[in-house]
Amino acid sequence: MKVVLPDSSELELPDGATGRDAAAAIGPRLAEQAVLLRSDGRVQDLRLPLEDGQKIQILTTRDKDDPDALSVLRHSTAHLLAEAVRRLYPGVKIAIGPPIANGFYYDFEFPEPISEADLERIEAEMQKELAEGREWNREEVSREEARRRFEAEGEPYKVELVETADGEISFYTQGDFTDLCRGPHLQNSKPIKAVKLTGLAGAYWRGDERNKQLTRIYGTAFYDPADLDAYLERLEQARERDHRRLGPQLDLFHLSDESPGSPFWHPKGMVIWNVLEDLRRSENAKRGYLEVKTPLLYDIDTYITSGHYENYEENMFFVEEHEGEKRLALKPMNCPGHMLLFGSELRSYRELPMRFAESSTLHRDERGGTLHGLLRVKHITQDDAHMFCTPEQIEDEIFGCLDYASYLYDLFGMEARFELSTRPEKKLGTDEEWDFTEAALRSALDRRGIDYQVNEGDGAFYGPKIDLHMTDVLGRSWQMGTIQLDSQMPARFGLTYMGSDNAEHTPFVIHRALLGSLERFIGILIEHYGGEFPFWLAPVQLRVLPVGADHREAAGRLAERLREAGYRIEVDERDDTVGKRIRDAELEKIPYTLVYGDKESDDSLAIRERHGVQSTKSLLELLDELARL
RNA sequence: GCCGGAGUAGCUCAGCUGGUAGAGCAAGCGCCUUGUAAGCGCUAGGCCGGCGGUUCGAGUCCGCCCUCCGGCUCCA
Repeated sequence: MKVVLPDSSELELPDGATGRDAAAAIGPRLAEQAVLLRSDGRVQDLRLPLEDGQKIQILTTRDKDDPDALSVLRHSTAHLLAEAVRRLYPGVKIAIGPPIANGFYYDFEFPEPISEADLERIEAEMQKELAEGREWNREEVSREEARRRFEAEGEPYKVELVETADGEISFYTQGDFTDLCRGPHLQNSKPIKAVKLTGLAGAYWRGDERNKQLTRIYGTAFYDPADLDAYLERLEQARERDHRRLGPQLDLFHLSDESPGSPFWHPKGMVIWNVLEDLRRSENAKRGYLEVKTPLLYDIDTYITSGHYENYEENMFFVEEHEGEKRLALKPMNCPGHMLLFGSELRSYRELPMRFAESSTLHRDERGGTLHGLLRVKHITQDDAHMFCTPEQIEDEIFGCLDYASYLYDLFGMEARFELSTRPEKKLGTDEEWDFTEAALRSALDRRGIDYQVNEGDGAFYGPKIDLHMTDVLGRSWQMGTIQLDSQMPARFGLTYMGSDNAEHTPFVIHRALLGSLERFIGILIEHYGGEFPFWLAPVQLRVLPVGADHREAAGRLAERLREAGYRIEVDERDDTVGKRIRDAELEKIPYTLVYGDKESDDSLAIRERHGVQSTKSLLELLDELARL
C-alpha cells in the first residue's frame, strides 16, 4: 500500500503498516522524534495502522509549537501525573485527565484532602518518572474486559466511563500504570522537557454539581524548557494588563468590601463610561431606538407574570416597604418594565417595530464565589433594548442588531465571537415555531456575513439567541452582547397590537444588549488596550508640564485653548522635576504630554506621545492632528 | 454554593519556630527652581479583615464569619 506525504510524494509500505512504521521507513531520526500523526487535519496515534492512499503528516519534537503536538505531549504528561498520584496516595481514585488550552488537568478523588503544598511532592515524583523514562503501549480491549479490570482496581469513575464510552475501548500503559484512553499518546516520555503543576481546584464529576466534587490538578508541559519560561513570562505580563490591577492604578474605579460586586467609579472612569453612554445614545438615535426609563423596583406580581420569580428568584434582591404589605424586588433585567410600557397604550402594527432602549441599573445577587472585578458584578448596567415586532420583521431586526454590534466592536478594534444557541429540550412552543425563529436568526447571520458557532440546545426556553463573546487577558471567555428572540413574555403580559386585518396579535420581542453590560465591557476594554486608550477614549487626553513656575501662566493659557477646542487636558503644576512629571504621565498612559518652557511658544510645542515619541509642532499643527484622531 | 489559597499603612510588600509592627512608593511640610521615565530632607500614617477561643502574652496557633485570588458550578 501507499501513503501520501506532505510534499505529495508517495511512500510504499507493507499492508497493515502503522504511522510508526511510516516514520521508520523514512528515517531512524524521524522515527525517534515522531510524536504524532496528522491526516487531513485529524490526529492519529502513531501506533495505529494506516490506510492505503492516506495522506499523512508526521509531527515530531521539532513541531514544538504545533497545537496538536503540544496536546499529545500534555495528554501524556497528564498520565504521568496520574501515575505519580497513584503511587503517592494509596486509595486515590482516578477520573479523567485531558489536555486543555495551555496545559492539562487530571481529576482525582483523594481519600484525604490535599493542598497546594502537595503539588511540589507530586511534581517531584513526576520528575522521577521522567528521569527513569516511560514508554506508552496501546492495547484494545473489550468493554467487558475493561470494566472487569477497573472494577478489580476499585475505580468507579473509570467503570462509568467504560460504560458510557462509544466505539473502541483502548488502554494506554506506561510503567505499571494503565489508563482508559482514546489517545493519541507520545511513544515515550523523552520529548517531555518541561513540566509544571500550576493549580489545584475542586471540579464536579462530569461537570454536574449534583455529583461528587473531585480534586482537579492543573499542569502544563512543553517540548522545550525555554517555552515554559516564556509561557510563565506571558502569564506575568497578562497579569499586568488585568483590569483589576489597571483600573485602580489608572484611577478609573475601585471595588470595596462595603458593596461587593459594585464598582465605585472615579472621575476618570466616568469619562470612559460617559463616552460609551454618549456613543450608545447617539447611535441608538440614528437607528430608530426610543430611549425610555423604567422603574428599578416592581412588586412581586410583576415578576410572577414575567416568569422571573419562578426562574430567577435566587438571583434577585427583595425589599420591604416601610408601610404596607407589598414586597418589592429590584429589577434584574429591563424586560418587565418594557413590557409594561408597551402594554400601557393601544399599539398599532404601523408603530412596529418599536424599539425601547434603556441603560438603567440592574441588580443581580450573584452566587458567592462568582464575582470577578468588573467582569462579573452585582450592579449591572446594560446597553439594553427591546424591539417589539411582527414575525415578518424578525429577520431584519436581528440583522440590524448584528450590523450595529459589528459597527460597535469594529470601533474598538475588537473581534467578538458569535454563537447561535438553538432550541433546548425544555422549551415552550412548537417545533414549527422554532424552525421559523432559528431560520430567521441563521439567515440574518448569513446575510451579515458573520461566522458563528452553533450551540445546539443552548437556547433559552422561550427562544433561540445569538451571543457575542470576548476573551479576557487570561484567556477566559465572557459573554458580552446577546440577542434573544422571545415570543413568550409578550404573551405573559397580554401584549397585543392591532394588525392590518383589524385583529389583535401578540408581538414578538427581541431582547438585546450589544456591548452587554457597561461594567463588563469597560473591563474588557481596559484589558484590550492594556490601559492605553485611544485618544478619543482616554480620560485625560493631554497634559501640559510647565518647566518652571515662570511658565505656569503660559502653560495654563495653552491648556485653555485646547480645552476650548473640546479636549480633556490637565496642567501638572506640581513642584517636581520635569523628569518626574514625565514619568507620571507615562505611568498614567496619557496620550500627549506637552513640556512647556522657555523654548516653547504657539509656533513650537514640544510634544511627547506615549512611549517617548517626541516631536515639535505648532499649536495649529497639533490641533489639526488631534482633529483627525 | 463547592475545592484550594490569601487578607499587615492609601499602594506594593517584609515580619523565622508566639514576646505589644517595618521598608519603598504615595501623602503633608521644608529645601531645590526643575527640559523628556523617580532631586534631597523631615513628618505623619496601623483595631495586622471581623468575632470568638487557646496562652502570662496572639499579626503569628485554633474555630466561625466577611472579602479577595485560582478553579468548578451557575450566569433563564
